[in-house]
Parts: sequence; C-alpha cells; structure tokens
Amino acid sequence: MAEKKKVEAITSRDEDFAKWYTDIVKKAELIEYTSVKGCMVIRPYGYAIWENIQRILDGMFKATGHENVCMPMFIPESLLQKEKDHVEGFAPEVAWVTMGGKEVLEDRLCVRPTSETLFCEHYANIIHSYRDLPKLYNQWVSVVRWEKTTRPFLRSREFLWQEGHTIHATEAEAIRETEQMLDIYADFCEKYLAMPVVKGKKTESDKFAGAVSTYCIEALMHDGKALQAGTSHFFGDGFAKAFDITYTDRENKKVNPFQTSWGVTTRLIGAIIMTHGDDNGLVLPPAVAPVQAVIIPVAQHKEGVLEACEALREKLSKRIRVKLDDSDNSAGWKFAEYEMKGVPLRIELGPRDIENGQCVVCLRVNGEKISLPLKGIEDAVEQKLSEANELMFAKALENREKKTYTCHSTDEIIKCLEENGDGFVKAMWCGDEACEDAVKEKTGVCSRCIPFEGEAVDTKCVCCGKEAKHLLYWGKAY
RNA sequence: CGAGAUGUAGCGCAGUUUGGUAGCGCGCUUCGUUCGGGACGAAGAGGCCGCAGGUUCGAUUCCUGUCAUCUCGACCA
Repeated sequence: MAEKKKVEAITSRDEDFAKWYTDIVKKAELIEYTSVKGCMVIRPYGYAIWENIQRILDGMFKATGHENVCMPMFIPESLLQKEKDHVEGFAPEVAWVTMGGKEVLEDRLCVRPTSETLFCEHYANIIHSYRDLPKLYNQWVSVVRWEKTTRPFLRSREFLWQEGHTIHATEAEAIRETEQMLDIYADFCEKYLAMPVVKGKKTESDKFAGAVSTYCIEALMHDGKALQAGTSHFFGDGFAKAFDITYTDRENKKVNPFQTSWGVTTRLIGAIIMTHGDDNGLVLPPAVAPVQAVIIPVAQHKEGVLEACEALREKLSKRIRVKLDDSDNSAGWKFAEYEMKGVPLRIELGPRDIENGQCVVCLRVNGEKISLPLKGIEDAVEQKLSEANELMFAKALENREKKTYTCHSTDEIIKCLEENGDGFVKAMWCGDEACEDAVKEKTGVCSRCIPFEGEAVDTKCVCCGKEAKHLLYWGKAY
C-alpha cells in the first residue's frame, strides 16, 4: 500500500522545489507542453483560475473608471523604434514575422512584446483637447517575448496578461493613477490570492524600459525566492514626446500629456502554486479556485447517497462553485485527486452522515476535518471558505516573516543566507548603481524594490559604508 | 545564450555497454466483487524507442545534426 502511494505521489516540496513545481503544474492538469519551447497549453483547470483572476481584476479596473480595448498583435519596426530606451529594453526578445516564408527587409513586423507603442500611436490620433483626457484603457491579450530559459507560468514565450495604458493631462494625475493601480494589485493579491506582497519602487537599473519610475509588488515564495507579481509604471511625458502626442489645454497651448502603464500576467498562477502549495499538491485560494468545494459521496452505491449528494450540490451551487464527483473511483482516490487539484473544501457525505443529518467538511489548507449539520450548510460552507482564505494568508505571511532578514554588511548577507536559506534581505543602500551590482556580485541577491513602508535599519550603505539613502529589499528572484 | 542531464505505451521506468524490430509497474477497456484515505480478481487494448540524416545485410542500441524537457549560471514578467 505504501509502495503504491509512492508511485503516484509528487516530489516533496522541501526536497526539490523546482521538480515539485513542475510536478504540480502537470499533475493538477494546469498545463501541457507543446512542441514549441516555452509555449504551453493552459488546460481548462488552469485557464479557469486565470478566468477568475481576470473577472475579479476586471471588476476592479472598471470600478475605477477603466475601459477595455483591443490593439493589434503586430507592431511595425518603425513604430517600435520611436522611443529609444523602450526599444533597447525589448530588442533582444522581440519575435519578428516573415511573410510567406520571405524575410521582410523594410519596416518588418514584430509580435507585440508589450503594447506601449500601439497605444501611443492611437492616442496621438484621438487626443486633441484637454477634453479628451484622461483615457483609461486596458486590454486582456497575450504577448510574445522570446525568452532563453522558460518555465510554465513563470516565464513562457507567449503569456497572457492585462496591460493598462492611461494618459492624463497632468503629471500629478498620472502619478496618482500609477499608485492607485499598484494598490489595486496589492489588494487583489492579499485579499483574493491570500498572498502577502511588498509594495515598492524599482531602482533605476531595474525599472521598465522607457519609464520614469516603476512601482512593483514583490512576493516571497515558499522556497525563499522573490517573485515580481505586478508592476505599475509612470512614464512622465517621455512617450508622448517621442510619439508626438499633444493636446490643447485650457490656455490654448499645445502640450504633452502624461502616461502610465501597468500589468499582471499568468505568472500569478505560478505565484499561487509556489506560495500555497504543499506535498499533497496545489492549494488554491477560494476566490480563484475553479471548484471551491467538492462533494464526495461515500458508499455511493447505497440507496439514497447520490440523491442526498445531488440535493446538497443543488443547494450549494446557488452560493459557491461546487462539484459533485459521482464517478466510480473510490472515495480515497477522490480525496487524493482533489487535494492535488487544490480544491479548498471537501465535503464527504455517506450513509452515516445522512442518518445523522450532517456532512464531513475538510479544509485543504490545514487538513482540518469536522462534521457540520446539513441544515444551514450553505452559511457554514461560506464561513469555512473565508476561514480557509485567512489561514492561507496567515501561513504565507508567517513564511515570509520567517524568511525576511535584516543585514548590515555583505558578509552578514552571505552568512545569513547560508544559515537560513534564501529569503528577503532588508539592507540599506546609498543609491549608487555600482553598490547594487557589487552586492549582487558578492552575495547573489539582487535588488527587488525600495519599499514604501519600513524604517531604516542602518545609517550606512550595506556595501560601501557611505551614507544610506534607501532601505532596499534584496533577494534571489524568479 | 554557456555548462550539464534526459527523451522508450497516457504516467513512472528497465533494456542500449556487446546492433537481430521491445518489456515491467501504474493507468486505460470489459465483466464481477468492492467503496469512511489513491480497493481486488480475471480477460483485453495500446509503441515508426523525440525527429532527420549516416554507418550496417539489419539501428531503440553506434555516429552526426536537430527539436523538446529538466538543473545550474548570464538575461528577463
């Protein structure tokens, strides 16, 4: 029996985190590989998670006045090259199109690696007066970046995302927008994905190509590596100038507007896996779980069991996403299956329960198993789902706190990571790029962000010892 | 993109050293017995051994190339 179980089990998380991750994406049926490197099929169960993410976020965007649009997938080289920093930032990973198998020499087309240039071209066409501003646009599409190394969800060559592109009359308004969207991302991650994030600003060397400043949310995965979960950029009027976007203001003067862009990707699914998953498989936050509760009949061949299960499913389906598995697999098989798939709640219903007017409810996050009366079960189940969400957030936060270290020298960073494993390192920085590089060279951690919250832990730079300007989060990143 | 490893049935693997057209476990199909933590028995089905060249009478096995996957670096959401 023990032998058999071993055959089916996934790699232990603490033994080999990377293998554990790929085991989960395959065994929970989130993705399947294709014959093209870095391009994956997102299977129904994986895509349903993305649809839930999409639905919630889209609601948040709409509630703050944004509208969805859809830009073309192709960008002519001449357009891509209009903003110098931007094109330089993306050039190495742009995929070019050949027409009918022939190389195109003049103004060839690429597949969008991001759509700033397309939005800019469009804005230049439709914006004339201050009355045309702001435009708060977003699109849900896929983009292509020809990455060298790829990993499902974390780094694929084509990935799904949303990209918001807004344009404003004033700098202050654009900055407010950048901050607002970062807040929305952070709220979304913490409330709906139960994933704590650090809000902050990227250093100069790490910011988006063409941006004045890049804000980000950084999350810490269970193995102590950092993952950028979302970004929000303030562009100033640099793009507007490069693309000749102007409007006439109230004083009848021609001026450039200010822009932002912000995005999250299917990488969030990778973040969910690596934040919450355990040795039994995926653990999904209730808000985005395709199935929030699964009903498993016990001794389903016995009279009345399936009928009782169906009645329960019917009742719960009015409130939550519920599935009844009446397949003829054994109950034990189903338990393991839905644990692998990360279903937040399992409801067992068998002859004994029916007799007692109850069911057994089991929480995926901690394995807690309790009997609850069938009367009023809808409320109890909703209660348990929100409890599961809180527990997941608390667990993830505990892991992050445990793996957040404060260091005062590069030697201390090296020693600390050796003793405790990877994690966030909080250390002061003078603001000099040379020090940023030197820390990476010496210790292996790179700068993640300058956090909005958090007090100075020292007065001197962790690297050069000169006066420190910023507290910085450092870490090894995905 | 540099270093390394791996591609054999849906999944996990053996076989390759020493060349002769493929095997195991799980899963799958059918029937029966089961069903409160991945049940059991019987009978079946399933393979251009990643792909393309080469060597050979003959290649899953040897050689070359290529594609994909994984790991570690450099780069990046």
